[in-house]
Amino acid sequence: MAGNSEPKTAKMKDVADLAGVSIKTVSRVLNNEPHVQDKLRNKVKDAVAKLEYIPSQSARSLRGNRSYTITLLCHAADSSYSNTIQFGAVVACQRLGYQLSISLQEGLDQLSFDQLKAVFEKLIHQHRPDGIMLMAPYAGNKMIAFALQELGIDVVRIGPVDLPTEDILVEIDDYGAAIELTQHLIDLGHRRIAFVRGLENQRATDVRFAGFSMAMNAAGLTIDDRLVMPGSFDFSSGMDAGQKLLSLEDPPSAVFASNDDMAAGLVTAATMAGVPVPEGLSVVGFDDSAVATRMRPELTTIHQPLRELGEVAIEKLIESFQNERKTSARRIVLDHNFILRNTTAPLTIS
Amino acid sequence: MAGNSEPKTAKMKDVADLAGVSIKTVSRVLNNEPHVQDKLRNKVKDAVAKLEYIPSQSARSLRGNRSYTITLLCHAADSSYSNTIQFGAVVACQRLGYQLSISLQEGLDQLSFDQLKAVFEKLIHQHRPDGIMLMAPYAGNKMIAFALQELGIDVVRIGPVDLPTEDILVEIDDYGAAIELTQHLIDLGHRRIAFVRGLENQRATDVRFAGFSMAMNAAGLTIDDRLVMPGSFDFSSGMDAGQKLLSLEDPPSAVFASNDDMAAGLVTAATMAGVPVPEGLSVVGFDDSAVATRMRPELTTIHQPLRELGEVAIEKLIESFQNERKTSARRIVLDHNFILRNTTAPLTIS
DNA sequence: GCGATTTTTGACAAGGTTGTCAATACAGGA
DNA sequence: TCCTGTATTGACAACCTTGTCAAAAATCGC
Repeated sequence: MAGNSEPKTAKMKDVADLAGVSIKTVSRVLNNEPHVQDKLRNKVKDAVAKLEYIPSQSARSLRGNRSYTITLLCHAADSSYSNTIQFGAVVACQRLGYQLSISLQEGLDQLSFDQLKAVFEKLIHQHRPDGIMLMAPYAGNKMIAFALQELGIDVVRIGPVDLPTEDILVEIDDYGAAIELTQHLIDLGHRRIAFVRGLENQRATDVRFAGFSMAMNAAGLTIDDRLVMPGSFDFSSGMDAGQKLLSLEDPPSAVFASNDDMAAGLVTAATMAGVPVPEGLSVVGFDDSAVATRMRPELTTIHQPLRELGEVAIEKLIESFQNERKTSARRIVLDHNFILRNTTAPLTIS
Repeated sequence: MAGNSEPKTAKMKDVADLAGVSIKTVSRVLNNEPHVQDKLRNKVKDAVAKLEYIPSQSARSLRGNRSYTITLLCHAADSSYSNTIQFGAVVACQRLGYQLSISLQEGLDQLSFDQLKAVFEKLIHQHRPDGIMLMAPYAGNKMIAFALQELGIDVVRIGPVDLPTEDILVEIDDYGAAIELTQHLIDLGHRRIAFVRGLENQRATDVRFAGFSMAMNAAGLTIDDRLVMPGSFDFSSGMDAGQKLLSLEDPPSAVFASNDDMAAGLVTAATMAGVPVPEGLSVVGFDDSAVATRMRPELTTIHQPLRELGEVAIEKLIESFQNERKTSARRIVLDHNFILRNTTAPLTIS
């Protein structure tokens, strides 16, 4: 502590003095308010830059009744999917001068509506976030949606969600992507194609299956119910599905797994059963998460711009409570990409 | 918004009125300060409970110059290691009434000391965190340590760190764990054992290698320099190391990879080269991260209590700035476990 | 050119808490 | 009993912004 040269962080008053204006004018410039001449505006901006002035969040928060904080509701599971989205959210928050605060909530699915409301009421009262961001597995939960709506807080959701609330939604075209993947398998000559579903309370599960069905029907192929397996979006459920599918009398030649982790499980199960991938079984996943390029062979899948989804979600959320009018689009769809790797191959007649 | 029954959150003044004391006395009770009669103290506590009073964080933060926020300095990489620690940190923060705020910093390694100081100065000035938590790859960085020390903020670090600062350290016995793993391979009869190092600026790399060396020497074995490979703690560097090791004239029969991701890369490389694991090559990892049980065969490794490391780190950090005296231990070592799975087998004489 | 209107600017208060310091209550010693 | 010293309590300022409102400046209409 000795010999400290007193950098003494600048306050708004210092900026005002340097720019030769009043404190209030500085405040106006910083908050992009109208009613400031360009000349003064520039003077203030220069002074801010020169002094490296940064507003005090606590003072702003106290006076303005806003916290400049967004709470991300997280599930306990450590998934690459969630983490990448969170990464994007942090980046956007930093860029826009907000803080991202993580709230970990387990077992929200088991609570009653009133219990849910109580949980959120406490959370909101304590941290007073300006908004809340939801992703799987909470993004599509209707009770959570309604509870938050009653509490009157701004919400953004990521993923395919179909809710009668006014929340902002950010997603990719899951339906179209599922059609692409299915068509890819069909184009390779596959006819008996299995499908591994995800968690049943998530809309992604239904939408991806709907795309799969659509493509199959369009190609004049029927879906064998015995080839539609349950799953839970994790590695081991993919393994289970794989073992069951491969022990069928008439096993499929290709499998559509609703996400990459399950696809990895499927490939592992096939390899262990002595079925070579892709020669004996083609597999596609969904997400393009880290595992897709770490497994062998590498996985053919749909790339979701997860980081971008997180960024856009935060941007739209902040935009929504900065513009009073709420005119901007409430539903944003980002582009996805079909990624061809090595788990898919033409059907070989055996 | 219509018909709102005005829940009107209670302020400190309301509590004071209800308890029949001054505002300042309420403040004292809430902050566990001395100089309040037990009788009054209880009255205040009752009033707080009755009104469900929760202090305004922004006002506290503004006046008290504390934010009740801890900033976790994160690297961009999406690793299971970091995420699990973060998970524990969030849990502890929630329990203790703090907020965990994520700050994402890339390329901190390339900055000069002054640039680093500027980055942290801005970060601290903006969010005013009460403390900062560091983990790999920043935990062991000396410049970061000194920069933060000069700024006078409390810091907790996770992982093997050897720094001349007064920061709190939370870790496992990396050295001992490395000895255990090595001894396991030696006990299986292996003599030519390779080692894949991690990033060179992280102390874990040196400490784990030191444990390896110690165990090898103690067993009277020499370390072949050509079997010590560089690595960067990621999957592909493990693959690279594996390919190089297996193409040697006299390849090793076992490999100690400094973490699980590299071990997974090694196993993949071996499998692709037609070398069966563990029959043709034994592999051990370090961390027991998610990949350890998703690969085949499953990985023999050291289990680090990552979630607990995160929790304890936060607890100790908060404890440190609540107790002025700073008497509690500054270095905490948690238990690890040796996990025997299927990537290791007795040496077979070929 | 002058009053009316609109735009720009600034003085001041307020937001809810904690630090400072003075005031009060209380205990102990002469 | 009175005085001294300590423990307890409270009044008030301060923290740094933003909202309110009035003053000042600029623009407009005739």
